[in-house]
Amino acid sequence: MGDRTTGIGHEVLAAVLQVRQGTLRVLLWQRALEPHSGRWSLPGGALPADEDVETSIRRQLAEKVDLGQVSHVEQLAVFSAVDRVPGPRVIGTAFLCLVPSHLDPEVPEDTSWHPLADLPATAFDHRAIALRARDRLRAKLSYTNIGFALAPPAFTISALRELYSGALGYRVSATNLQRVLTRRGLLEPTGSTTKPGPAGGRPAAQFRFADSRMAVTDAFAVLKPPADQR
Amino acid sequence: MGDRTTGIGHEVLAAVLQVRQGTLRVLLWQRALEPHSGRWSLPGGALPADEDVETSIRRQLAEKVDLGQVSHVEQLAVFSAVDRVPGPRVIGTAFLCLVPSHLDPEVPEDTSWHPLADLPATAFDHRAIALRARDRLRAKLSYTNIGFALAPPAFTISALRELYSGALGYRVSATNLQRVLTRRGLLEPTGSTTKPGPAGGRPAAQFRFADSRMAVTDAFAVLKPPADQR
DNA sequence: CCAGGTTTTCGCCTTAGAATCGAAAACATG
DNA sequence: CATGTTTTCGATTCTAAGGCGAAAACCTGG
Repeated sequence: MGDRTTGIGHEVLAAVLQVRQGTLRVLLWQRALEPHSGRWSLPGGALPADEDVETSIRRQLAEKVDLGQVSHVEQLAVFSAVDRVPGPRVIGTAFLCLVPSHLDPEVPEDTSWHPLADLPATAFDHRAIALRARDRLRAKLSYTNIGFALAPPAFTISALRELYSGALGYRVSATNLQRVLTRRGLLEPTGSTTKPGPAGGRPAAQFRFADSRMAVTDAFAVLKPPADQR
Repeated sequence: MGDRTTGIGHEVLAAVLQVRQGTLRVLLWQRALEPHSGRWSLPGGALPADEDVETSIRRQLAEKVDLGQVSHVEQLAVFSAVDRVPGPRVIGTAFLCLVPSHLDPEVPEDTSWHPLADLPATAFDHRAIALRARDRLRAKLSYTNIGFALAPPAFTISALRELYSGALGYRVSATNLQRVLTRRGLLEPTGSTTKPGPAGGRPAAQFRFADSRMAVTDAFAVLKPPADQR
């Protein structure tokens, strides 16, 4: 503690996820330089001396990849295998970042969105990081309102259903989704409705998330405190 | 990435939790040197160049604090505020570690177990780390079998109930606890029973956890895939 | 204006899992 | 053997989610 620590580098990495065209995707850029030239990697970079990891990843995302509209950022895990990158040792702190589905942020030439179900050849341990981010998102979708970070400010139940289906990787019922979220008090109607598409159909009511802060809906899903202590 | 990263120190810290005398406690040692002399802090130390963070925290725990019997170790979070420790900057990776309740490991003179509900003056950001560890444990008790790491190899339902009550901070029903864990297939009877105490009573059956690997019992508690896709 | 098609919405019923309660079982002691 | 104590088990209630189908609200084409 008081001892001098060793000279290990530190970087921050972002797994930026978004549901695009019905599938969950991650933003990757293609490396131009060795090592691992041509492979795909997560955005991020070295941690400056005057920033904590969260400040740093937010700044680097906003600057480099032109994402002012990241709706959620949370720490994922530390990746610290000694040989995770060639050359001098670098420890990486990875983040899960989310972008609402209605945005199409401008990204540099050498970046693109890749489906998490079918990742290309990735550099270093970035594949494992991206998959870990996906798993975290999927788990949290069920017991938090993290869905707000994937959705536009207002949306129909059908649209929300597609988002959840895309992120989770399986069909979810619109009926049940609405009932579950409503019961939790997370969903509230905006009052307005959308016009039906060219094929007709009943106009859909618009909803929004009641509170756009991340909230754990049921911290203790199973062993709840007794009724009189709640 | 290829760039030289800055010379930031890195340490690993352990929040070692155990249920003792019915309450959840954390192992702290009292600092003898400045800064923060006299205050209580978490065990840990600098990360060597040739170890990943998990290997390092395991070794340091086993060596320094004489805990060969830590039953569970998992990454908690990175604490990276620039001024989290005085002097040269140090980033800390914190771990949640658990010790089964039947063990009383030998610990150095200047360490002792403190209830998380009533922590003494702590050094640096160690109080926040310890509380975060507590919260993580509590959340996981409800949707994983992490309880195995708090319990002896064999135990009665009453003993397990006390463990859960101590860790969660509220009374849980022995009946319900048994049924929930049994339904999940986590609990199996050993066959043997304990002798009643001096006050008499029916002898209690002994149980063990069916599988002592950490398992998430219901990853998606709420929005499950449809029955035919499970 | 009406028939047929499409999408959304709502209500009802079923299922799953957990909380609560109380009685019975199995021991001790005096 | 009566009484007290602790554990165990079953029955019932409660809460929340899943599944299904009908009704509502719009479209288009004849």
